[in-house]
Amino acid sequence: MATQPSEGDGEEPTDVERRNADVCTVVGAVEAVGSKWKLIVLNDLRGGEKRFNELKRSTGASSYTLSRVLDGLETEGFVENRKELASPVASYYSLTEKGGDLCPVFDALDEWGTDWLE
Amino acid sequence: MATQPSEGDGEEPTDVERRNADVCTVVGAVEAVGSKWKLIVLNDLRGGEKRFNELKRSTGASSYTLSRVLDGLETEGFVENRKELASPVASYYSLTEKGGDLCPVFDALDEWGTDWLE
DNA sequence: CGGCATCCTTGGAGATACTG
DNA sequence: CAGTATCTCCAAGGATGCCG
Repeated sequence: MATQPSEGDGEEPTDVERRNADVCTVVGAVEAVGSKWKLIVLNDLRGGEKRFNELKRSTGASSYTLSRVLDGLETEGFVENRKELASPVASYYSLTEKGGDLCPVFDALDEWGTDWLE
Repeated sequence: MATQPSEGDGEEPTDVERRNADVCTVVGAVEAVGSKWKLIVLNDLRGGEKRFNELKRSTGASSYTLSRVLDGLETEGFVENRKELASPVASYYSLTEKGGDLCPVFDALDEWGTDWLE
């Protein structure tokens, strides 16, 4: 999408528009999941379904934070929730397809981390 | 709270250590570069050397923010800075090897974004 | 041009306590 | 067990101004 000066407008599209046209996907992705906790939780769910307190323990997030992060991830379609209303309620979280498709990102991060973090 | 009556040695490593041992690389990577601006700036530098105000325009960060982000990235070894002390000072930023090795991450993000963000 | 210093607002996130 | 409700604290980050 070249920003062709199509109409007589003659107006350079300016920063914002250029940015949007320019770098949408990565920046979009970063803004969608570019928060520490979201990434950590998503990565943690690659192992498969987990329940709330499991996630809490393995990620180290507080109930409060975890709850909100999961909430966000769910409404954004990254994870889905399955509840078992048995005796003591049990709710399980897992990646949706959209969330699972982030795996390559985590693989890349993992590989990078292996090279540079130890 | 759980100062476990440890038998012998404090072998229970406590949450923090468990976490570190568990998920080091990805979480480490996320904690190293897992901030919105760092990711955006790094991604922006994939195109090659850029100067301060260029980055400012293309990323949309304020001088203040950009300055601090670049500062961090530089001391952490992700980018390097080259200054030309000519007339009006010009300083160029580019990825180091460490930073460049993050490209696969951005490629993955880009691909993901292409699939899910449009 | 590059980039600190300063002020100020916001929200991210921990600790704690409470409910279904 | 799985959350929600507060309260609080601090860092992130925008706006603005100044200066080499």
